[in-house]
Amino acid sequence: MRYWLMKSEPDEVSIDDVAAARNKTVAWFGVRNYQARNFMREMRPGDQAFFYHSSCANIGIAGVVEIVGDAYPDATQFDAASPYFDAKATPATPRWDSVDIRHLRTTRLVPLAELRSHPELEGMRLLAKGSRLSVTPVEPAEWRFIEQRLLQES
DNA sequence: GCCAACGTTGGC
DNA sequence: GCCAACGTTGGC
Repeated sequence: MRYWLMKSEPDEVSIDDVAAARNKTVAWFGVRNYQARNFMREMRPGDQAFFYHSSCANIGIAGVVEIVGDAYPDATQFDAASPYFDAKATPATPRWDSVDIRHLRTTRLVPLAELRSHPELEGMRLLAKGSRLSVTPVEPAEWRFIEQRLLQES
């Protein structure tokens, strides 16, 4: 099983929105970057991800979610009324994928600046200069450090 | 709102 | 296939 970090703008989908889905799952969609899409295609059911709030007042890790299924074509790419519409994508030749997630827990918010302050995390893909990917892999050692050292105090 | 960094497009 | 121009992301 692998670990990931998924960004979301809480104005659109927050960790509370994922939690409110209760036993149900939430579709993660709208990714329009090939590198991020390829990471989504590597995801498998049972993988876990930090749910990260971006482009908002309180930026950082806000919770933990589980991947519940393999990637599948993102329906919004075919919807001309959607901001995520892609004229070059067709159902026969889809370009973009969604993945379903489920809420595991809401944590205290671990700010981006706090992540940056720990030398143990300096290799994190999220923290790389200029990194903008909405989905990035998290190394097991990084995952454990965050889980055990930063999230225990929630 | 600014701007650095990155990805994509398209002319050649 | 190069690369300049443009658009987007996302932290500050």
